[in-house]
Amino acid sequence: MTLYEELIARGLVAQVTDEAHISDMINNGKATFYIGFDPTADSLHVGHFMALCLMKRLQMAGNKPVVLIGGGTAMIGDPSGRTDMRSMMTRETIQHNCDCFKKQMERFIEFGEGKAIMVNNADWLLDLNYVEVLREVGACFSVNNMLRAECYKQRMEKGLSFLEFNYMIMQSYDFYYLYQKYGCNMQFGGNDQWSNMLGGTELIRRKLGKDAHAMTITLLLNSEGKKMGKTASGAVWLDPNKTTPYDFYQYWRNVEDADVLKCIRMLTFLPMEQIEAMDSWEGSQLNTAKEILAYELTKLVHGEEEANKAQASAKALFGAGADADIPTAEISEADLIDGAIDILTILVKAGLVPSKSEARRAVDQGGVTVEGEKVTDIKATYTAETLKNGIVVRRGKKAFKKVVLN
RNA sequence: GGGGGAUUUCCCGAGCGGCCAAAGGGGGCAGACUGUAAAUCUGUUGUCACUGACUUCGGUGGUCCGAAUCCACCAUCCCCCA
Repeated sequence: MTLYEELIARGLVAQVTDEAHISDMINNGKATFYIGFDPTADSLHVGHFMALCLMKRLQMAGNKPVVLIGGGTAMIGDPSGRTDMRSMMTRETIQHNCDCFKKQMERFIEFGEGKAIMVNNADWLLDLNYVEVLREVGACFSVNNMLRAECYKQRMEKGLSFLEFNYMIMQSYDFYYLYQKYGCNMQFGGNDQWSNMLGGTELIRRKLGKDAHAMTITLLLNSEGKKMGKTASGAVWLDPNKTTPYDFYQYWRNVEDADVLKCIRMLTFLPMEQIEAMDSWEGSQLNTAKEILAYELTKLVHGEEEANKAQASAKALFGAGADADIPTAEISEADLIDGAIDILTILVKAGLVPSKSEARRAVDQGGVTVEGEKVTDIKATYTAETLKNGIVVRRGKKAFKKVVLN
């Protein structure tokens, strides 16, 4: 199976400019391709992870990745897929985010001589001269066409600032620049980037009379059509300080039945034969598939050791098993009153609930368990003696901590 | 430049000068049922010293015994005309 066939089989390919040409290029390691990342936060999230995986696959086949950090385009803000304007970020924030991105990416992609390179479009975009750009580049764009682009349509009703309208032009300029400087002949991106990417190939054709290519990756949507990798409290981050490996594991462990196989196909590096074998699984057997998905992804992102820990914790909580690797929360002597501490305070200190009121509710509703015993009294207290060895406090089915007196 | 409208608790969205911590829906959380799934049903959803108190309705002042509700100014957004 060729690389391109595999990408298709995994359901990763959404749109391409020239299928025959592209498959030939990437199968034979002839592509120098770039993917842009907008440094809008200080950590990558699951959406970026898809792109990183794709980069890795292509790099393994001998193609050369160019990671483009959008330090310059972030000054503008991409309107695609948004109904409101992004808040403007300061230069300092953007720079900080760029640095964080780089660190995380180094885990996945090999950088260095003859390997992947990383560039920041702030290096060339920020020094552009307005009038020159208008004459050089602006002349190549038709406003009529731009307004027809899908990415702007949603914004036509809500309002679109001129600033954001220019995002497409900047992104196109990136491609044009990279083509000339690094011989970058292909761009990859999320499917929501399609029109921005075509802007680039079009610009290269007009200015240089050369063909460049674009391919988009299917967005990872769940069965309800919402983007995956989002929870009520925000994105699922790759940074272990923002989303713990255990929470990361649990996110995938809890995906809906309808989405497991799709996720395994698109996000893991398991061989296709193995995935096809799972395709026929159904009912509670899918539970095993979820375990595989969660384990594989946690391993990719946080390493094997963390994956094992997360899996052990999950087993300890939901089935019988050693409780060695339960996430721990520490309580200090200062938190004790008369050598004891009440359950509400414990819940808050352990980070299992955000406030005492919520803690009270959780207990009232019978959702709190200490060492396997349901807590019924909101005034229940625990002595220093008990806490020394640690107690397992659980809120609801999935949130739990081992609380130890430090 | 002129005219009109909006800003409510996580989101959408009701809200009479006192009965508003604020309807309803969504989402979240908890319980039952389950497979750590989905669907369904129930409860809950500002904070705290929790049968009571305190802080919220874009911002700042004001009127009033009393304001999310009235007035003034400021900020932001939207619409129409130019």
